[in-house]
Amino acid sequence: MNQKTHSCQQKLRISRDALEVIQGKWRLPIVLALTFGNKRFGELQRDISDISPKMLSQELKALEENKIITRTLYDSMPVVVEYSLTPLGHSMKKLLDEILIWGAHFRKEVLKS
Amino acid sequence: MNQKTHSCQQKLRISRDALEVIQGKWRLPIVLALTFGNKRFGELQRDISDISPKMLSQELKALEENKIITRTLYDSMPVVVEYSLTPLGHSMKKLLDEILIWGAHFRKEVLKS
DNA sequence: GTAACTACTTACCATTGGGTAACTACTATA
DNA sequence: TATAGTAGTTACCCAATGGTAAGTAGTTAC
Repeated sequence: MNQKTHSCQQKLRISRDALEVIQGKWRLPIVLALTFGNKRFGELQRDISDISPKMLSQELKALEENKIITRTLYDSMPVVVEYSLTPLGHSMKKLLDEILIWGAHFRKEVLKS
Repeated sequence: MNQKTHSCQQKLRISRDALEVIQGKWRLPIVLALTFGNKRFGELQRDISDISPKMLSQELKALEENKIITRTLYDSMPVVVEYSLTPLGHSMKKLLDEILIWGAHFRKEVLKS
């Protein structure tokens, strides 16, 4: 096995680790929304307009487990919950930027709109 | 709706366009493998070791439809098919790089291995 | 007391994504 | 004649993904 093949294999392994975490219809959109500042459940639901509370709750939990976001409960009246990015979450900004850059490019080239 | 909210909405739309194309367990790995040079069906199958011929065939078709890869048939004996990146495919390199950088970071921080 | 807002949870259902195994069709080689 | 290599296709199945609708629990405003 030569250098190139070895490097290819290694990169494929890393990409699959990353993909497991960012897979799914909603995870990156949620992280993206949180790059605009900390938000509450209802705010996220309004921003990501067609996500259901079930999916939002489920995906927030998964992101929390993967240490990408933090859930903070403020014991005020009424009870308020705030979601924010962890340092690991913030470290996704460049990745998100590149997805947006490529997405805009793709839209222009293929979707033609 | 203020500037910030507007920008957030727009970025969310773009991210979802991009995600539709790169979603799934195999698409990015296939593109990544092809950044190492043009490859044939069997080579891809060997590189991405646990992909089945069904999934490889299916995902190659989807990538071709989205103008990310090109399928070239060489009418030699035996018949040889080569897959390569289009310019749009090549434009994903930065995105892939960032995924690899983040993936390595994530591995270090969370998977601890 | 009732409606509305906070943040969810639960039950149920349909679709899709992906896996396995076998099969096709053609050619070259032993 | 049989085996192996080219590049897939097809049928069948299961589990995960995601959607819908309704319910929960507490507080506040009318």
